[in-house]
Amino acid sequence: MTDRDPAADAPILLWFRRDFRLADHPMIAAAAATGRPLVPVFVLDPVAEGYGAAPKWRLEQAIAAFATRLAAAGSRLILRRGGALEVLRALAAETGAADVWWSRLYDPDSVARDTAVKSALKAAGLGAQSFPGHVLFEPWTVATGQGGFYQVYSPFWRAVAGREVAAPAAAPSGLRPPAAWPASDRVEDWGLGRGMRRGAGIVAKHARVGEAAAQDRLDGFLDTRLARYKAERDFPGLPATSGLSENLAWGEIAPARIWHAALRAETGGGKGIEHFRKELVWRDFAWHLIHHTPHIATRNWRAAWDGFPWRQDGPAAERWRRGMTGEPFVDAAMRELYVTGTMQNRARMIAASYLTKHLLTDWRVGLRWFEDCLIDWDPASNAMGWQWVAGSGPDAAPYFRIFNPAGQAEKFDADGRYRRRFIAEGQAAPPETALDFFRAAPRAWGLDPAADYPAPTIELAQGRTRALAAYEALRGGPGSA
DNA sequence: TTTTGAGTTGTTCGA
DNA sequence: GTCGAACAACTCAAA
Repeated sequence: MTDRDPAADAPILLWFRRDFRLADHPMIAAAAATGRPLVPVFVLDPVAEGYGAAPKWRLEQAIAAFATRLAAAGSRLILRRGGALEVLRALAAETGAADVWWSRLYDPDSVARDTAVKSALKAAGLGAQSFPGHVLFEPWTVATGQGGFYQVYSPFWRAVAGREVAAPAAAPSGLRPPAAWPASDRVEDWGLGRGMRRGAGIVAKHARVGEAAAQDRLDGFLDTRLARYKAERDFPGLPATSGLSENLAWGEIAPARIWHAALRAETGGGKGIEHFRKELVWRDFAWHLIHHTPHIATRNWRAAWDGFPWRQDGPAAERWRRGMTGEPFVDAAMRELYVTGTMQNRARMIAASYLTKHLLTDWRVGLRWFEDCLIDWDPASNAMGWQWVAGSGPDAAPYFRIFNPAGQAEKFDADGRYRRRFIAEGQAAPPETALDFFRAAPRAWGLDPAADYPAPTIELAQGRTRALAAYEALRGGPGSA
């Protein structure tokens, strides 16, 4: 397997990062096939330490569930904290491991780390090997006719829609343990949930953690909702989506498994039945983009936008974060985010459009908040989504596409079900989800469910006009504003 | 190299 | 109420 002759019976370190599953895992399948002892390890390194509050909390759940899963397979998950390279080298020395294997990630932080780790391990005489599995299609295997990368989704989809995806591999029945287990930290001692001042117990009610839960979600979705997915996915009040983003983000289910299961379920389905798979491929597209243009995570993807007069963080953005803009659809979305750690897809667009267009706020302000709140946080999708809404990104919405939250509410939440679910004010008997927001909100926010619902931050037509004027000025070129 | 068709998710206005 | 046009070109990807 390695490019040098490995010690035939030396352990392999399996370095897990965002791939907490045993099934459909190319690295694990290859490792199990060697017959060698395997030492699964997670390193709480600076990249993971830099996650937002909700992702860190969710990471703790993923680690705990995966450790249990490994234990059932006769193995363990060794936990260590520190620089990835230092930890891996130390563990190799302790266990006599000759190789370190991992699944590839493609975001700039991970790539920088993994590149350095790989070359240093090799220089130290260890084998270092990375595997696919995080995405359906390795980013460099999807190319335009000219050999470039895709910057528009539809041609990307057409390029991959008919491809063969390697069939999922079953989880190995067991993982061979090493002669002696190295010491491990306890995940509770890491305090990964400490940043969740909103009350982890509230978000926990909505999380579905681990491989088995992910599979249940997939089964339930295919049984009852796939057929209606295209029609109903736009209505945030309906349970129309799969909810799998949370599990995909942490690798608790393989995209290849979803792809194959959906493909099977599409047989005999009507027009638009492939729409779910199309959405799954959006996730691949985001990783494709972040691989080819890493600056998507931090800078305007189109440099022409560098002159746009974004407003920076301030009181208006703070109201947005707190779900107190006075715009019910936006506030419902922001409260859903805070209480559940996720947000329905259309709600994400509306909340993001409101921040970047009506409030003219830098998309990075929103990106950071989502990064702090989403238990399905994914660096690639988050960056692509924000830049798409702002207009600065690939295949972006045209500047004049400004969502009207009131109009959207009429269209997609006509009965007000979604707004009532998350906005307590004005309801005689608000649902738990709406009250949970007030239980979760920091005392410092000074919120009271009995208080009047806030007045709008900005009149919608005025916000729209102001945004159009700003975009018009940008189009006129730098200096013309 | 040039041409051609197309491009996730919207809103408003006037007929 | 419903419908089509305008909004603005521009870039991308393939032929």
